[in-house]
Amino acid sequence: MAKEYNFREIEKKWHQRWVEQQTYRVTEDPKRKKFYVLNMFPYPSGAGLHVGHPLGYIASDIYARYKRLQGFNVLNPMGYDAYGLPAEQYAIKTGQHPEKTTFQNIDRYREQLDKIGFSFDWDREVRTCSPDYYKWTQWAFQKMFKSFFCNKTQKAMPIEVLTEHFEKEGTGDWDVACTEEMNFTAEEWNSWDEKKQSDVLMNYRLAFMGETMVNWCPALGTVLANDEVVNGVSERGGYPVEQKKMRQWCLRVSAYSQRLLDGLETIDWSESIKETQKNWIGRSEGAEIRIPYTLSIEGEQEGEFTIFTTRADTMFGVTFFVLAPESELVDKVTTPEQRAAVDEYIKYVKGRTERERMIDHTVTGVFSGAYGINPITGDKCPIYVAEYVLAGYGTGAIMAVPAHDSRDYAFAKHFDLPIIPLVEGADVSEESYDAKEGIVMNSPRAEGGSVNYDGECLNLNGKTIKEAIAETKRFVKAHKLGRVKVNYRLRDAIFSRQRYWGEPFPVYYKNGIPTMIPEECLPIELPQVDKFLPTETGEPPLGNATKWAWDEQNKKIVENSLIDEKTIFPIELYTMPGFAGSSAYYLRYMDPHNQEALVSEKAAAYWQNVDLYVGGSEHATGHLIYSRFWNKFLFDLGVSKKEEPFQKLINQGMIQGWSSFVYRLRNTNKFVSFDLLDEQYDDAKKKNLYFYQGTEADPVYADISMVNGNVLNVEKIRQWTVEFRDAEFILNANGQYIVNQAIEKMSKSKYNVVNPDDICENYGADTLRLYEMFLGPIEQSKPWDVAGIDGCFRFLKKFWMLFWDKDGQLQADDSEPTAENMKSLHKLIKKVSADIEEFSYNTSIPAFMVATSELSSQKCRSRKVLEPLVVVLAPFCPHIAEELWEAMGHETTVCDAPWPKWDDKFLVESTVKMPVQFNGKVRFTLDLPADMPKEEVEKTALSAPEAGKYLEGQQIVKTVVVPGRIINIVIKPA
RNA sequence: GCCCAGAUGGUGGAAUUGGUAGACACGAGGGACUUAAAAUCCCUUGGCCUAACAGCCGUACGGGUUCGAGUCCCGUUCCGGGCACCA
Repeated sequence: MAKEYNFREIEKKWHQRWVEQQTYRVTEDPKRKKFYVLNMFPYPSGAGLHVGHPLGYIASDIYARYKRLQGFNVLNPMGYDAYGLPAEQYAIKTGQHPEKTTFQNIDRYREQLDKIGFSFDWDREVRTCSPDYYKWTQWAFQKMFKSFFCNKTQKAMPIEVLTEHFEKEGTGDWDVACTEEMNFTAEEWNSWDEKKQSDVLMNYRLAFMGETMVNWCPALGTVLANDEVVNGVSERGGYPVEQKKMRQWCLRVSAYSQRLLDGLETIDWSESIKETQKNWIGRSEGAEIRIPYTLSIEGEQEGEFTIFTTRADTMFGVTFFVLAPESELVDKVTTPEQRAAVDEYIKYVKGRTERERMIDHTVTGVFSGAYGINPITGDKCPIYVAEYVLAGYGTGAIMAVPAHDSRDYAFAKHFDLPIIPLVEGADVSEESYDAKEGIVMNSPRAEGGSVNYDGECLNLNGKTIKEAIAETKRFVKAHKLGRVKVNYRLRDAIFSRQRYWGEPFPVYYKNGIPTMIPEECLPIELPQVDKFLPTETGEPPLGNATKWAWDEQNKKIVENSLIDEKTIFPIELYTMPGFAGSSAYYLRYMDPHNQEALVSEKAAAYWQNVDLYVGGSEHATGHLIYSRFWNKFLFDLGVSKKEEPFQKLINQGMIQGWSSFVYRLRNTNKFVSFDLLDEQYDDAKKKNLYFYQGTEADPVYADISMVNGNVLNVEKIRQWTVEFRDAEFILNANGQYIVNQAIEKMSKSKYNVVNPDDICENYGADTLRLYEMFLGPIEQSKPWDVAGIDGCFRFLKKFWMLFWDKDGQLQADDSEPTAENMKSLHKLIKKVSADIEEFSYNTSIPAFMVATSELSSQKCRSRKVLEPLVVVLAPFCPHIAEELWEAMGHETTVCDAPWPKWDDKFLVESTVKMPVQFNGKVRFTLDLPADMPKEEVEKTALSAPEAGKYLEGQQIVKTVVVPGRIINIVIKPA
C-alpha cells in the first residue's frame, strides 16, 4: 500500500512540535549575523483573516526561512495594530468595551495564522493597545514635546537648549523649525509670564499644540490627517470633510522634510512608492520676495507682504497679486470701499467644503482695493483675494504672471487683466506658456523699465529661463528684496483624535498650560467610561470618564471632582491617532518585554533596523512617512541605530474577490436573471443601468458561497437572509439564475470573502502557501481564483510520492546520483535561490514541478539528491519538508539544515544559448566561469549537442572567443 | 494636467535581461484504467493554410537600431497607480 500524503496529520503534528521545541524562538546571538524580516502588523477586524492577508506573510515567511537556512539569525515577529475605529463603532452600537471585541478578534486571528505554519516568534508579540506597549508611544510623544529641530544641523535637540538661547539672545538668527517666524529679544522673553512662554515654545516643539486648519469630519466626530482624507471625503466611511480651525496636537513632521527626502536615496524601495513619497513631500526651490503695498493707486506705502515663487524670472510679467482668503493679510489690505465685497467673498469661501473646492475650479475672486508694488519694475498692480491661492502653502500670497501660469491666466481672462508675454515666440492669445524653456524677452520692456538698486538694474533679456531664474535670485538676494527659499508641501501631522479607543495623552492642563505627566508615571492608562460617544457638551469621549484628573503632588490619577486647579488638574481628553502605535513597533519587537526602555541599547545595536519589510502600498503617504519621521527622531535621540527604519520594502498586491450581483426590480421583491436584462450606459453616473421590460433593476450583493460559476443557487439564497426568503426569481430559458460578477476588493460588505481556513482544511497549509505564491507576482493585485489550486495540491502529492515506494517504504539510499539527477537538482537550487532573492516566488513553483517530474522519471533514490531537495522546498512548504526530513532519519529540524549550494559544473551543457548562423559564422553564448581557459571554452562549445547540429559536415575555419562567454565559430560558406 | 508602472494564447503568467516566444498551471478536447464514478496516468491545445509533412503570420499599434527585438530607441493608443489650483 502506497503511503498517502496525509497533510492533516502532518501539519497538526508539526504545529505541536514547533511549539514544544520553541523552534522559532530567537535571541540575540553576536556570533551570527542578524536578519530582520517584518510584516506590517494587521488590524484585527471582526471578519477574521481572508485569503488576501496571508499573501505578504507567506512571502516574508519564505524569505525568513530561507535566510535562516543560510545561517542568519532571523527575527520574524508578529503583533497587532489593535486600536481602530471599527471596534469603537461596534462599542458605541453595543456598549461592549472595544478591548473585549479586539481581544476576541486577536484570538481568532492567531488561530487562523497558526494553521498556516508561519515561523513567527510569538514570544515577541506586541499589541498597540496594551499599556506595556503604549507606555513607549506616550514616552516618545513626550520626548517630541521636549524637543525642537535645528535647521542648520538638521537634528532634533532638547528644548532647554532653545530656552537658554532665548534667555540670553532672544530669537537671534538661529534657524530652527517653527510654525511661524518669530522675532523677540532676550528682554522680551524674560519679561513674559509662564503662559506666554509656553505659547511661544509651542511654535518650536516637535510635538506641539497648534491652532490649525484641520480636516473635520462631522459624521465621525473627529479630525482626520491629510492621508485619511481621500477626494475630499473620509477614507473610512466616505463622509464629507470640512475645514475648521481647531486647537490640536500636531507633530512637526515638516521639520524632517529634507531628511525624509534624502533618506529615500539610501533605501531599497520600489520607484513608484519613492515617487509617491517625493510628491507628498513636494520640495520646490524658489524665492520669497517682499512686496510693499498701498491702499490706493497714488497712496503711500502702508506695509508689505511676502510672496513665494519658483519663477523669479517672471517678475516683469506680474500684472496682479493674489492673497489666499484665509490669509491674515486680507484684513489689512482691504480698503473701506471694498470691505463689503471682500467680506461677502470670504463668507462664500468658508461655506464651501473641501470636496467642492477640489471638484469645482471655476474662477472666483475679489479685488481688495490695495495695490502691490513690484520691487523690480516699480509697477503698482492690484491685489486680489481668491480661493485658488492656498493659505497653507508658501506664504499664502503670490505674484500673478498670467502669461506663464495657467491658473493666473484663467484669472486674468476672467477679470480682464493684462497679460504680458516674457518668452520669445510664446503665443499667449489662447493659453499661457508654462514651460520652463525658451529665451526671455520684455524683461525689462524698455530702457529704465527696471528699478535701480545701488546702481544695478535687473536685465534678463536674451537669457534662457533657467539662467534668468538664477540671475533674479542673485539680484533679489544681493539687494535684500527677499530670500532664496525651499518650500515643502509636507504638512505637519495632526496628532489628536476625538475618540475613545486610542492612546491617551500623558498631559494635564495646569491653568491652561499643557504640562507633561512625569516620565516615571507612564503609562497613563486609558480610563474606563460608561459611554463611548462624545459628551453632551461636545467633548471627546474621554469627557465621560469620572476619574481623569492629575494629582500633581501624589503623582496619580484621581477623581475629576477633586480638581482644584492648584494641585489637581484635568487630563487631556484627546487620544492619539492610529499611526501613533504603528510608528515604532519594529523597535519594540527587538526587546518587547523591557520595562526600562523602548528597546535596550544591546538589542537595538544587534538588530539595527528592518532588513525586509512587507506590506501594502496603500500606506505610502501614511504609516511609511510617519514611521520614517518617528524613527529619525528616535535616531536623533540615539535610541534607534539607523537613520532609516526599513531597508528594503516589498509591497504585496491585493487579492481581490469575485463579487456577485443579483438584480431586484425596483420597488418589487422580484429578482431577474442577469442575462435577461437590458443594459444602458448612464453618462452622468458613469455606470451601466439595467432594465427588465422597462423597469429598472438594482444590483444587490449575493454571497460568494451562494454562487457556482455564475449560476445562483436559488434555494441557498432563500435561506441566507429574510430579504430573499419570499422573493420571486425570474429564471432564464435554461431554468437558471445568472448573476453578474465583478472583481472588487475583498471585503465583508461585498460578500466576496474567501476564508483561508477552508483551504487549509481541504488541501492543507502547504498547498495554500504554495498556491498563494503561484497566483502571480507578489507585488501585483490579482483576483482569487481557486481553479488553480488543484495543480499545486497535485504537485505536493507527486513530490511526496518521490520519497515512498509502493509498499510505503522510504526510498532513499546512499547510491551515487547520476549526472542527470545532479543536473535536475542543481538547476532547481540555482533557480529557487535566485527567485527567493528577487521575490519572484511564482516562477520557482514551475521549477519545482519540472524537477520533481524529472527526478521521478529518473527514478532517483539518492539521498545526496533527495535531502537537498527537501531543504529547498522547506521555506515554501515547511510541514511536508519537516515530515520528510524526519523520515530520512534526521533528529534536528529542517529549519536548521544548510541551504544547498548549486554548482555550475552540473549545468554547463544546458546553458548553450541558441546558436545563430550569419555571414558564414555560428555564434554561441555560453554561461561559463569567467576564468575558464580559452581552449576549455572552445572544447565545451564544440562538444555541446546543440552545436553539433550546426557544425556537422561543416569545415571550421577559425574560432574566436570573446572574453568569457561568447564564441564565434567561423565555418566555410557552403 | 503632471509623475510612475504596465500591455505576451480562452485564463494566471514564463522567457537565464538582445539569442528557438508561450515554461508551469488552469480551462478545453481526446484517450487509458474502472461495472461506474472519484482518483491517477497519457496525448492535443497561439492563429492561418494543409489529408499529412512543410510553410506563413504572430508579444497593443506605427517606425527605427541589430546577423537577430517580447526585450533597446522614437512616436501613437489603451489600462492601472500616485499627486492635483502647491505658484
